[in-house]
Formats: sequence, C-alpha cells, structure tokens
Amino acid sequence: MTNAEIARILREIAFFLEMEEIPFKPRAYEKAAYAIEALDAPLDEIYRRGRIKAVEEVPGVGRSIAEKLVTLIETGKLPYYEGLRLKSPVDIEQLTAIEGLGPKKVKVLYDQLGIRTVDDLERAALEGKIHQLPHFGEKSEQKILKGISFFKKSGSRYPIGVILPVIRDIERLLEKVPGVKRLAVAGSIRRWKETIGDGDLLAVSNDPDRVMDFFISMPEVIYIHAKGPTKSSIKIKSGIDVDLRVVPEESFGAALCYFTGSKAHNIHLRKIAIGKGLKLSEYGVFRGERPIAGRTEEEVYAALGLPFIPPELREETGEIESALAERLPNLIDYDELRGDLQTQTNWTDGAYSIEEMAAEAKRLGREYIAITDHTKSLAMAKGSDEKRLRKQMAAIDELNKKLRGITLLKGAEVNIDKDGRLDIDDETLARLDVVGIAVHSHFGLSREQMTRRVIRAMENPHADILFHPTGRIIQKREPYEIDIDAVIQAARRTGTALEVDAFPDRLDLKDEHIRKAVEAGVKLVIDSDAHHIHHLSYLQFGIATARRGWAKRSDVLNTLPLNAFLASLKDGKERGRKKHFGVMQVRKGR
DNA sequence: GCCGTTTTCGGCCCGACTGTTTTCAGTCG
Repeated sequence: MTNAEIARILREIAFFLEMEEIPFKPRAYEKAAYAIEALDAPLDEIYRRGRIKAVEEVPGVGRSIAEKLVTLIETGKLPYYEGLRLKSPVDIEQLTAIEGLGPKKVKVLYDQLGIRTVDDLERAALEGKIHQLPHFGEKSEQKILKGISFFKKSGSRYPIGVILPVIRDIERLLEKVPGVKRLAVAGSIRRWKETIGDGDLLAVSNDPDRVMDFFISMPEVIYIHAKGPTKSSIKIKSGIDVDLRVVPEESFGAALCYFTGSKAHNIHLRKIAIGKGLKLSEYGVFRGERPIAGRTEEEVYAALGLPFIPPELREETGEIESALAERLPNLIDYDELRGDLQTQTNWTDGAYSIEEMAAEAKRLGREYIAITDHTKSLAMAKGSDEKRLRKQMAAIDELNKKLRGITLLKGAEVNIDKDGRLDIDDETLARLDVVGIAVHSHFGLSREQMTRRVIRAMENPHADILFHPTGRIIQKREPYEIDIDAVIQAARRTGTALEVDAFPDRLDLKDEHIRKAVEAGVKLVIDSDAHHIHHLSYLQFGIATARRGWAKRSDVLNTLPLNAFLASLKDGKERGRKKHFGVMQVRKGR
C-alpha cells in the first residue's frame, strides 16, 4: 500500500470523525495523513526496518494511530476504518469535491436522504428534496447543482505552466484599477508548486469596493462564490477558482505570508507565535491587542525570531527548523542561469532553426545554449545518426563564427536503448560538447531493469547529463519505475550531472529528488527542453523547482560562465571515470 | 489522538463569507 493510499484512508477517518462531531481527533488523523504523505520512503518499508517504533517516530503519529497503521500494512485492511465506513457509506472523495459540502452537510444529506454519491445528490437536488432539509435552503440547492456541473467538467488541479499566465493576466488588470496601491500573487503559485488548485491574489487599496467590483465583473468570470469587502472568490472560464483579498497596508506582509502558505507552514508559525506569547494572523503579529509587525514578511518572520524564509521552501519539510538554526540554504536565484543545455531544433522535432533558437536565447540573456537534437533510434522525431550529427556539428561551428554574444554548444539528446547502451558511437560522442542521455522507450521495465539500464548508460564516459531522469509527464504519464537513490549514487560515482527539466509538464527531477541529489553532492543542470522559441523562457519553472529542492547556485553547473561550465562538466566525468577505473584495478588485484 | 523551552494534563491556528438563521454553524483557505 502506498503512502498516498494510507494518507487517503487517514483523511477519510478524519472526515468520518468530523461527521460525528468528535472533537480534536480529526485534526490528529489529518496531521498524521499529511506527515505520511510527506515521507520520502514508503511507510511499509519504514515498518519493515524499524517495526512499530519507527512508525511511531513519524511526527503526528502516536501509539494509537501507529497500531492502526501496522494493521493496515500487515493485513491491507483496517477494521476501525471499515466500521466507520459501514456506519456512513458515503463517497467522501466525490462529495467533498462539491463546493460548500463538508462533513456536517454530508452527514445530514446521508441521514435524511440516504445520499452517498454525486449522482444521488444530483437526483435529490433536481427533485427539490434538498432545500427542505434543516440548514439548507433554495440557494444551497442551486449552489449544489452548480457545483455538480463544475465537478463533472473539471479536474481539480492544473499544471503551473497553465495557470501562471492566466493569473498574471488578471494581476495586470487589477494593477490598473484606481486605488490599488499594491498587488501580489500568493498561494501555491508563489511557492511554485508543480500543480495548482486555485489562484490567490492579494491587494492593498484605499478603495476596496472598487477593486472587488472590478474583480467579480471581469469578462472571464463565470461564477461568483463569494464577495465581501476584504475577500472575494470567483471561477473563471478556464475552470480555475481565483481568490482576491484586500488588506490594509500595515498588514500586507502578514497577509502575504498567510496567503502564501503552505497551511502547515502557517500553523507552525502560529505555534511559534503562541510560544512567545504572541498571536499571528493575516493582520499581523500581536502582543495582546497591540500589533508589533505586519507590513512586510521580513518583519513578521523577525518578530517570530526567524530569518525570511523563501516561499518555495514553505512546505513544512524542515525549513522552520533550518531557519531557527540559521542553516537555510542560499538558494539559486532566478537570474543566475547563464546557459541552457537542452534545446531541440527543426533538425529533429523542434519548430525553429538553430539560428532562430540562438537569437531568442541571446535575447533572453543566455550566454550559451547546447543544441541537443534527438538521435537515430527515436525515429518518430527524425533522430540524427552519426553522419547527420557530424553535419550538424559543422553547421554549428560555422554559425559560431558569425554569432556575437552567445555561443552554441554541440550536443545531442542521445537515446538510451533497452539495455542501457547509447545509440551513437563513442567516436562521435567524443566530439560533442554536451552529451545528454535520455530514456524514450520501454517505459514498462521493472524497477531493477530500469535502474540497471539507466546506470549503465550513465557509466558511459561520454555521458555528461541524464536528461529528465524519471520520464514523467505531469498528470499524463507516471514516472517509470526507477530507484532514484541508486541513480543519485551513480551520478555521484560517475560524475554525471542530473537534469532539472524545466518544461512545465515535466519538472523532472522533481523537488524532493533534487533535495536528495543536492544532499548527496550531485551536480545539477537546469534546462528548458525547448522545442519552440517560446519554450526557452521555461527555465524559470526549473529554477523554481530547484529552489523547492533547496538547491544553491553552486549545485547548478549552468550558473557558471562558459569555460568554467565546460571544464566542470568534463572534470566531473573524468573524476568519475578514474574512480571507476580505480575500483576495477582493486578488483583485479584481489 | 497527539504533544510538551508553558504542560505528562490540558490544550489543540485564525478569520471571512454564506445562508439560514434572529445569534450562528458550516465551510474554506
């Protein structure tokens, strides 16, 4: 059973307990669910290694929940949970996806009308049975029907690459509303999470009504969830919910902190405040009634005895502890990448010529980019063979003579075959500046086979960078089965860099893997994987993901100037080769 | 049910908006 499945069960237990109005226990189960979701090892593995004691060491898991988890792991079932489900057999996941339905209302709907699913709910609403229930009325019934129609059309989360431009557009409109003094994007977008549930905007204005009126009457609004003087919430055509809060200027920092989240980070901050005899809310830090901080986030963190914590780290994965110990990493910044090492052109499946890609990259301020078209075994992308690759190298040499202000590197995205061999010969690879290697086929291998395959390819002395190491496409394709810890160890041993593919559908490596790689001292590169000139600006998503993975500038090779970059890339590989060679010698000597 | 530079017992984050209420519960973030 996966951690996600276990977490889901704990959350459902919390919901059932909430239905029964049992105090405090629901929070405990939710907290445990959250903690288990955030683990980087499967819980059943933790249990196998350390028995129940290790399970109890998960924060938020005590004796009672640990026992239940053990039952769940050992038998795949949990009688306590089954019992709750039997008592109220409702489809929690479905029903709570309807805006405005929580535990209490779900209970009334089930107790009074026997509603278990969204289909049941829709039937009852259409038959006019719902508005007769206590605490429901005409409006609730209409709202439920509206919610069901949204439920049927939409997935609940969107890739950040889809949502960011939409929110930026709204931001630009709101900035122009008279009276708006400050405006900021908050929420999970500001934390650069890979998928986003809704958009959060924060404003300071001396005419709040005017901002709110403008906000709810924008042409793209299709539904107004709520409108008040400080908070409004809408749904826009693309199906995304957007919230706008208006706060006084002296509360802007506290509000920005609060609306940026994450929720778990906020709760931790509030507990620290309580510990100091203070109170933290979106309006500021208070001692009694008296505000002592709130205008800026820096001020708020300082009042709690903390340095500023970058939004990308606010996931309650140890950032507050690190901040307290003054051990926060100095994260790579958004303007620190000098090069881009994965771009495709119209030589294979890209849409633009090498010249056009170079011109756009130069315009964006890059100092160098590698042209890494596909290789021959990727037939569908017109992959190059050795001969064509050499022809392209010659073309790049010619272009470099003409180009000013940017250098093109000769590269390739070399295909890893099923057994871990590369599909371009070593002589040709040796002539390339940047050899990226990547898996594009046989995604269904076992974890052992896939891990062996990729590591074997990394052991090729010419392989510089492992491109998109897990092969996932967000919300479309799961990562292939691979032992990422073994890959990280292999990267370290062979001196191969791991890519953070910045293409917003990939973000691969993802944040938590980056954190492991950084801790292991493995070098990273951040690439756009551009197939179009517009994609070259995707690097920002990669930088954000690297920051979420606690990466510093020094962890990322393409923050270096060209010569230092190339030296570093090849040195790493050289050291890896010698180390490997050294091991072989020892073995022979035995 | 969990947890402890305030605690092994007694707390558990805080506030806005809606709808159905006539003083507030439920939901959301």
